[in-house]
Amino acid sequence: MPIADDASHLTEIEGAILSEIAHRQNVTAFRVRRAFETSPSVEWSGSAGAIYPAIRRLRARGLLDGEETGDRRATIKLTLTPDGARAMTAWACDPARASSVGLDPFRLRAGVWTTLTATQRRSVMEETRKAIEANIAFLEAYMPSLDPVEAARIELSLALQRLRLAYLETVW
Amino acid sequence: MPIADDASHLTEIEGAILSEIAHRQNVTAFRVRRAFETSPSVEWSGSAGAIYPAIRRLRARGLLDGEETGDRRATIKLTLTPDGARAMTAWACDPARASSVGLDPFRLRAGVWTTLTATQRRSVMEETRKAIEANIAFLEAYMPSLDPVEAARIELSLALQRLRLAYLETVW
DNA sequence: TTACTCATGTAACAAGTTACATGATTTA
DNA sequence: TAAATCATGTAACTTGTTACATGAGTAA
Repeated sequence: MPIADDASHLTEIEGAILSEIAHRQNVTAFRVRRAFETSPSVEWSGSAGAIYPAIRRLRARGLLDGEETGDRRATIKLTLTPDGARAMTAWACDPARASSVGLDPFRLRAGVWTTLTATQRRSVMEETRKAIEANIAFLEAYMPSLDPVEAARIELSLALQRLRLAYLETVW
Repeated sequence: MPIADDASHLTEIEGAILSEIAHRQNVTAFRVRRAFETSPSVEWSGSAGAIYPAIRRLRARGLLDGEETGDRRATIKLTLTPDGARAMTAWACDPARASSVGLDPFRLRAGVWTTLTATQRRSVMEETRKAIEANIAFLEAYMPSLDPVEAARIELSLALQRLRLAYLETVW
């Protein structure tokens, strides 16, 4: 997947990490983890085994600057370098990637549902509808407290979930 | 990610492979690759390095049965075992996974766009709009020739792309 | 002082990517 | 007969996952 001749190419998680560090200032790797773990719109686990190696790569490439605060837990505050800011903008402004439909677990399964018996199909669609409605309630409760970055993502998550509900009703 | 105490747990690509084999009959691994490579709604590369190991795993778990046709290219026709059919249905009928919003490259970037200058934002949104419209035209041209499984997925892809266009217009 | 949170990280593993290797069959 | 397609697969690499280890600061 890395495009060999584009030195500034970022993976999705690298782009997301840079954008998280860019719009808060002086964050630690731990804060980035927390943000991913708790965000209802960014579905990475926020696992240390992904975040710390990714940040090490970004620092090695000169896209992130780490400032050691002198405390005894070796806290490192991260900021974007000018190169990092450029790389993040290039990542965010790539229309080919922004327009790709991605991997959608609902879409993948909706295809399979057409091959089930009517009983099975009705059952899974009904249970999925309930799960989506619960998720919508969760997202709506999350909304008020948010910065613009997360708010835009949640708005789109909500729109996606409502689209799925509409699909379930038309196919019913 | 694998749930240790659920022996029938399938990854997304394993579920997709089983569903591809289930709704065509007697397909080869190569055919599955081709289907993934050419499908506009299933965004895996269809790389041999993913498909062949996954099929080996599924055969080892008794979910796929491979019948050697006696030809000299060692062609293997794959079919689902009863266990494989059950595992596929369980995978397709998991409401928790079906209702998750997944990883959406547009949604991730739309958050970042709120932090750009107005000029940058207008530019990326305009270019993304064009790319989405081109993709919609491609998906629509693809539609007529399809089986129900792929048709449902493409319908949802189209709905997603139209949703994104609507979002771009409201945020403009 | 006990428990929770903040903070950094590694180890073992899973599963994807590109690129390559090999050979049979079909079609122009 | 040359090129394209069908067919199986491996190798090296990247990057994600869970689970674990370690220790500092804070609040009950």
